[in-house]
Amino acid sequence: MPELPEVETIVRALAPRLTGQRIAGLRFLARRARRGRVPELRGRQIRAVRRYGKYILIDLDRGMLAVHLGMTGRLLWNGRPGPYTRAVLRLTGQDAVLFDDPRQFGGIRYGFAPPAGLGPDALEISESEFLDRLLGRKGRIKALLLNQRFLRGLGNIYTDESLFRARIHPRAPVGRLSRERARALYRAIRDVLSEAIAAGGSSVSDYITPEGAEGLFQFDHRVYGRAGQPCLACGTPIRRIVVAQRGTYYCPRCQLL
DNA sequence: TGGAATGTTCGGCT
DNA sequence: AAGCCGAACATTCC
Repeated sequence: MPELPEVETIVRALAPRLTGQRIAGLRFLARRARRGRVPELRGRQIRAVRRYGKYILIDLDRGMLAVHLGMTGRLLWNGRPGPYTRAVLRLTGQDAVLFDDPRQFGGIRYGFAPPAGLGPDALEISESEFLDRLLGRKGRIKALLLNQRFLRGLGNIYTDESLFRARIHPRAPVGRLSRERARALYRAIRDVLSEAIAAGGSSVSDYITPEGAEGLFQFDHRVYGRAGQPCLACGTPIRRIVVAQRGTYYCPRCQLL
């Protein structure tokens, strides 16, 4: 569910509330939610909350928590615990952050560095680095953009939206992209992600902000979830296919192979 | 009822 | 070796 814009929105909401606070306890209500060992955290101070790709990092005075929301995870500020509450981070005082996650694809781990092995952040990478990394890669462009070791932050929605804006077919072989197309893709990724953050993310099924608000970017989707509806650029019905084992939306006329 | 859903990871194959 | 595929994880909603 949450991709870079959703995670960024969550981080922006939580950072001012959590920074400087002390932890009263972190309790797991589902075994699966705890990934790896987590020491006793009572008394630790939260130094910062930041985004790392799709991860939410909570920097402590010693160590850090890395929260991944998987498909259906939510972080809720002072919410009421429910059947899908998998963890509760209590602060001294009465504030708490709930980790709700019906499907339990998400989880929380403790460590001293951000998760290893991920590529540059989709919003921080420079154009030249993006082009360099693309060079020599094989396979289909959509699979590459979804690969977090190549670039961190993009998921299914924003990959489709970026490819549409760059007029690139999701099945296009990376090696056959012209430099011009590759630059258009870089631009499209930046634009889509920035616009989505400004809109507070996309609420298509589960995503809400820590305060329970929905994002608005789903109303600006040009292809994602629009199968059969006319392309906003040319009127051709948007098509749904499967690429990299994910439902993929594109315009068969604007995005030629 | 089967299929699909915003994600990651692992094992096996080419 | 890189990339691809299917499966697994767990649950809800058509």
